[in-house]
Amino acid sequence: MLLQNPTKQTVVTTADKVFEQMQQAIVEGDIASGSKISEPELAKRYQVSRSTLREALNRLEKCHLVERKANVGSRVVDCTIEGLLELYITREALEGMACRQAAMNMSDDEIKHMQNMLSEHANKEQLKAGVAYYQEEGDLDFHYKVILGSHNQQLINLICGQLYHLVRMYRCQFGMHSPRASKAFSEHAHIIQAISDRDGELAELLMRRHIAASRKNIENKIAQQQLEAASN
Amino acid sequence: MLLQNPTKQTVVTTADKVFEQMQQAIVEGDIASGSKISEPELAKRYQVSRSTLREALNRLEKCHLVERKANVGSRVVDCTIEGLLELYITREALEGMACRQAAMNMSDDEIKHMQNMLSEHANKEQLKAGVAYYQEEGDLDFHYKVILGSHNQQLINLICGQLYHLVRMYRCQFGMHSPRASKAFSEHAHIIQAISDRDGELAELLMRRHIAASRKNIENKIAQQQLEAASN
DNA sequence: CACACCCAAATTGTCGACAATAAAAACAAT
DNA sequence: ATTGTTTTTATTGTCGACAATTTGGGTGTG
Repeated sequence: MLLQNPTKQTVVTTADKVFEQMQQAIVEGDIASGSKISEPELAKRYQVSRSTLREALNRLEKCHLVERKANVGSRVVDCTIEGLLELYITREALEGMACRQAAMNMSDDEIKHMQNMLSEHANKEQLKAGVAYYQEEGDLDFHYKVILGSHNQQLINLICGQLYHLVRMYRCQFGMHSPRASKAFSEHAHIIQAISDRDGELAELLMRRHIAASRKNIENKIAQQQLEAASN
Repeated sequence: MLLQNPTKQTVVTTADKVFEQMQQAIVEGDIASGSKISEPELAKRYQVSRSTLREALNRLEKCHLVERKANVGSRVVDCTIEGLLELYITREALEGMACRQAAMNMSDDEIKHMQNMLSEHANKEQLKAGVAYYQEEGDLDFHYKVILGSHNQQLINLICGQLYHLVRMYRCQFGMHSPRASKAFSEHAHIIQAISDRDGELAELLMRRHIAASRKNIENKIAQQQLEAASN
C-alpha cells in the first residue's frame, strides 16, 4: 500500500492494533480534532483494558496526534491554521536537508528506481489527460523515497515517524487533496534531476521551494476562504 | 538552572520523577549507552511498580533516549559516531530554520535580552581571562533562546523536547565539553546581530555554519583519535 | 560434533482493582 | 441572583497478578 508509513514495523501486540485504529480514526477525523479523550470510554469501544489503551495513547503522543496533561487527560491535537503553517516550516527545514543528504547518499540504484517511479506517474498523468491526477499517493511516495534516500536515520524517524502523521491529518481535515498537481510534478522532476546530478545544494534549494510553494498555496486558499466567508 | 530544558513542565506524578532520574542517569552515562533495560530490576531500584516504570520508559522513548521492541524489551540508545553526525545534520536543518524564524518573529524585548545575555557572557569571559570558559551553560542558553525566539511551537517541541536530550547525552558521553570556545562566542555574536537586523536569510546561514563547524570539529577530533589509536 | 527440537525460566504484555487528583454539582452566604 | 465553599462524582495514576511471548539451556538424534 503506497500511503503507508515506510518505517512502520509489523504489528504484533494488541496495543499496536488499537494504536493503528485510533491513528486512522484521528487522521480521518472520526475522532474529532481537539476533542477530549475519555480513557474508560475508548477502552470499552476498542474492547481492551485501560492499560493497553494508555499504551496506544502513548504512541499517538509520540507522533504528536494527541497531547496529555498530568491528572487531566488526553486531547486530540487541535488542527489550526497556525499549526499547519508551522508544520510546513518544519517540513521545509527537515525535508530540505533530507534532500541534500539524498543527493549525497543515495545509491545509483535508488536513484534509478525513483526515476522509474516518476515515469510511471507521468504515464498515469497522460492517461488521465491533464486531470489533477497527481494525488496523495504519488506525492507521498516521492517524498518518502527522498527522505529514505537521505540514509539518515534521525531524519527518517523524525519525518516519517512523526511529522507525516500530522501532515496526513491536516490533508484529510482541511480537504487538501494534493493541489498544484502539474506544477508539483515538474518540481519533483527537477528535484530528482538535481539528486542524480549529486548536486546537494540545488536539491535542498528545490525541495525547500517546493514545500514553501505548497505552504504559500495554502496561505492563499485560507485568505480566499476568509474573504468568501466575510462576503456572506 | 540554566541547563534545564525550557519546555519542561512542572513535575507532578511519580512517573515524572522516575523519568527525570532515569533521564539524568542515561544522559550522564550512569545507565550505560546501549545497555538493556530490565523492567523488574529498575522498578525495584526506583521503588515503583512496573506500570509507572513503563510510563517513564515511554517518555524516555519520546525523547529518543531508549528504544523498545515488542515482546523483547527496551535498550538505552547506542551512542555511535554516525548517530552523533546524524544528530548534528538534523540540528543544522532545524536550528537553522528556527534562527530564520527568530529573526522574523522575536520581539524587540527578546532580542534585547539575548544581547544582554551575550554581554554577560563576554564579561565572564574577560574574568576568566581567555580560558575556555564558554562551557555548556552559555552555549545551550544561547541556542535555547534562539529556538524559543522562533515562536514556532513545532520547532520548539522537536528541538528542545527531543533532540537536545540526545545532544546533552552525546556531550557527556563523548566528553565534548563545548570546544571552540572563543570562536563559538563570536559566531553567536554575529548570529544575534543578524537577528536584530531582522535578516532571516543571513541568520539561518550563520546558524547553519555555526553548527556545521561544530560538526566538522567533531569529525576532525574523531579522525585524530583514530590515528592515535592506530599508532599504538 | 553439529543441529534441531523441546522444555523451563525469565521477561514483557495485559488485565482489573484501588488510590489520588481534578471536575462537577449542590449548597450556603452575601 | 451571584459568588464562594463544600461535597460528590468521575477521571486519571498506580499497583500487583496473570497471560503470552521470547530466550537460554538441555536433551536427543543424525
